[in-house]
Amino acid sequence: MTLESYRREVSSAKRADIVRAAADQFLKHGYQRAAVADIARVADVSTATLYKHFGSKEELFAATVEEVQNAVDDEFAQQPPGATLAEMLHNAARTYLSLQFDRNLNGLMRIVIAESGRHPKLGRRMYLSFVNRRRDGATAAFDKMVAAGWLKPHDTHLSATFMGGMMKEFFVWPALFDPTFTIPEDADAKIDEIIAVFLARYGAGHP
Amino acid sequence: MTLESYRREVSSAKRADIVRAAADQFLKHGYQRAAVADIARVADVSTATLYKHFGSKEELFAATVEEVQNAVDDEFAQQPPGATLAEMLHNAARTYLSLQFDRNLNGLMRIVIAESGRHPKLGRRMYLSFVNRRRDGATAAFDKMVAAGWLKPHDTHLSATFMGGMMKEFFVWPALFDPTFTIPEDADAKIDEIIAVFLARYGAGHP
Amino acid sequence: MTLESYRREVSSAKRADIVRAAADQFLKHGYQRAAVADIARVADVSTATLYKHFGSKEELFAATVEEVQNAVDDEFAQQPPGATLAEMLHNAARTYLSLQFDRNLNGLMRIVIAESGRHPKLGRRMYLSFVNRRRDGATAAFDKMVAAGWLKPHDTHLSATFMGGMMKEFFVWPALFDPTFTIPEDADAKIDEIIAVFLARYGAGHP
Amino acid sequence: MTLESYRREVSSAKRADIVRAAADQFLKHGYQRAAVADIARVADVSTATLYKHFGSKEELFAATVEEVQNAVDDEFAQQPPGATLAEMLHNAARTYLSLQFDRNLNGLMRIVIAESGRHPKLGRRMYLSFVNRRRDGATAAFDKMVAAGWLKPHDTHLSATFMGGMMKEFFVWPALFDPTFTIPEDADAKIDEIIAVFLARYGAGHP
DNA sequence: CATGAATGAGTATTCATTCAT
DNA sequence: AATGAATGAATACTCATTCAT
Repeated sequence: MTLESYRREVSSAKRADIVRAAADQFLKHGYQRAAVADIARVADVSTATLYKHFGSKEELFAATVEEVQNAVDDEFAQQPPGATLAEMLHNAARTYLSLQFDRNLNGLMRIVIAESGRHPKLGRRMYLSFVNRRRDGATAAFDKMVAAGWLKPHDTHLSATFMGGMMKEFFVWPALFDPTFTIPEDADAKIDEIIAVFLARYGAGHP
Repeated sequence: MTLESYRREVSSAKRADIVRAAADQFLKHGYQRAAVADIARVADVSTATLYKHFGSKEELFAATVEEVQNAVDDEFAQQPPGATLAEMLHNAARTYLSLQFDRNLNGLMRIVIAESGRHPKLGRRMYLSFVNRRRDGATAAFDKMVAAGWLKPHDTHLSATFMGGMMKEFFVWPALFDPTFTIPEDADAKIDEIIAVFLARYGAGHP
Repeated sequence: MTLESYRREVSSAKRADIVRAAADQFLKHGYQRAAVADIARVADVSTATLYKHFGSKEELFAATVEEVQNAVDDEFAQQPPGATLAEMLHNAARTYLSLQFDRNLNGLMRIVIAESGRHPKLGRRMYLSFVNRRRDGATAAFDKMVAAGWLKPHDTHLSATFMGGMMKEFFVWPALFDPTFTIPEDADAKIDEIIAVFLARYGAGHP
Repeated sequence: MTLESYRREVSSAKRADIVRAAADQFLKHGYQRAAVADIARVADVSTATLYKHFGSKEELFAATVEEVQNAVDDEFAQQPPGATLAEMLHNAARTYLSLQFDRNLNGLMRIVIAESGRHPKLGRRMYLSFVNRRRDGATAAFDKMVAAGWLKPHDTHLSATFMGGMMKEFFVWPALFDPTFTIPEDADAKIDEIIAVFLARYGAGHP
């Protein structure tokens, strides 16, 4: 038992090392040019061991993406609350930005988009996770705000779509085409602009 | 003279064949996995001839993208007019969709996004062409509508950004992650939804 | 331990095979026309394995040259002694010939000369090894002969240069331009001629 | 007649252009890497025209070498005379140097040596022309000096071989292995050294 | 269970030579 | 006679995956 559990522990530690190394290399070089041998070297593991854990490069890639997805989902769920309505919205937007840039979700998206021809399932899953699930989260949040009387009653799914489109237009599209793109200096101003537009239409008039 | 012009004609015909074949293969397999030899074979040309026309795979790719860009720019400029304001907006949105799907701009974007790490200039150029230039076009159109009294005076650049974000959220993002994604059945309904939202905020009240 | 040492042994055996095959092919076809794939085939090894051992064709070439250099240096150091002065000189000259022809140093020089435009470091290193180092060896030997009273006191570096020039003029130059050139029948006579000239000028008069 | 002769003239002018361009490219890039297309371009001629004049790259190369040989032979025959014996010898040595370096004979030799495996005839011819013929010239000159009483009667063929070996040892061997090698600053001193050695053995004692 | 050496199939690019005009 | 576009064969190098130890 003890031996077995020790082995399992070591094994899962190696697995985590591999996934970390894979994320590192995939983000640095893209799927195609990231060499399995390099990933193994960075993870300090032999290629054979890597293949024991993941049957193929594709599988390793899928696992890597999933890992990031889970981490991102967790982080997104733990948003700091805000005192006022505008503050809450601002905080949510900031969390979004931090995920996209600090956790390099923009980079990951670029790779998944690149490979979505060859990995259709992966692409669809990522879309669900990174676009739909978040929109659903926003919809639910907006519903609460409506119930609380902070927002006018309205089609919250539509307004969530709005918000998502606006945020992406400002902060994600440029990053997809330019990997050196970082959070712009006037990000807060832009976020406030977006929120102003949103509140002008859907706000209940309270501050 | 005749000889020279004959040669130029044949040569430019071959060039066009090559670009067509390149677009085909790049869209099918992505930049990395599209083999130069295959492109040459599809174009019914030897690889050496291909390399006479385009010094490298990168150059060929850039030429392919540029070709599509020019075609798209031309087509976008020739939009059908509309009788009413809503019709005009609807037509513009439809033109946008036709470009993205019928000319496979979504696919091209996917490839450029995939390669923008390795081809930063290409990525930036495409962003300017496909995102900024179109937004500027929309901004100018909205300005005219304001001048005509069809829209309220407002920040047209912002509203154009809005429209772009909304359209992409519905019609481009899903396509980036799923190459089989086609124009949805309810596209017109979605477009109308977007326009309704837009007019509710910026319309001058006329039909 | 055993596994590791086993691997090392196998690996170094393959390395040696590759170098042998490379020497063979380079000598047969020259650097440019020797195909890496052919070298691998002759060594009974895949090209990938070859590239594991040597990062590039250039590196393989440098290693091949170095290998021969080391072997030649060793062999040159173990010259048979001679009873008389003339015999000693004759033996030295014969060792020189044996290296140039039996170990195909003439052929190797031809290739390095051919590539010295593209591999300047290799060319310079080989010149130092195959021309300067040997001349220094001869200079030292002559100094001893002077000290022993067998040769007149004189500028031994100059006389060594002499000897080197004479030997090359007879035995190396023809080989550079004609790969089929072998040790001529009258080599001993020519060597004796050279020694006679040398002794007539620098000999102390003893037999 | 006139038309025909005109054509012949133009044709031979083009031939000369091609040979010039070929010499240029071969010296710059070596035989293998000199591209026929580049030679044609430099000569301002189509490749087809080039192939009309020379059936193959090899043929062109042979013609190029021959051309240089002829030019060198001519130049070597027109040596400036000298007042004293030492001066005559010095002048001859200087002519030798000028050919080797200024006309880039060292570079040409390097290429011929490189290709002598594939072009045995060319190699042998060049050896005859550049080594034997010159040695015969020197032998004849030395014979005259003996007849004039300036040199002791001796085996002039042998002494000519001596001189050739010495000169090459100092000025040609380094250049073969290092293309950037130029005439050294102390060339005159080295030449005088060689001549001193020569005269010490073969001089008749007159200044 | 872990290793890392070995592999074979693949890829972009070059170049001497030919041929329709 | 002259052109230059077209070719096919060749070449160095890479990488996901396996297997003997």
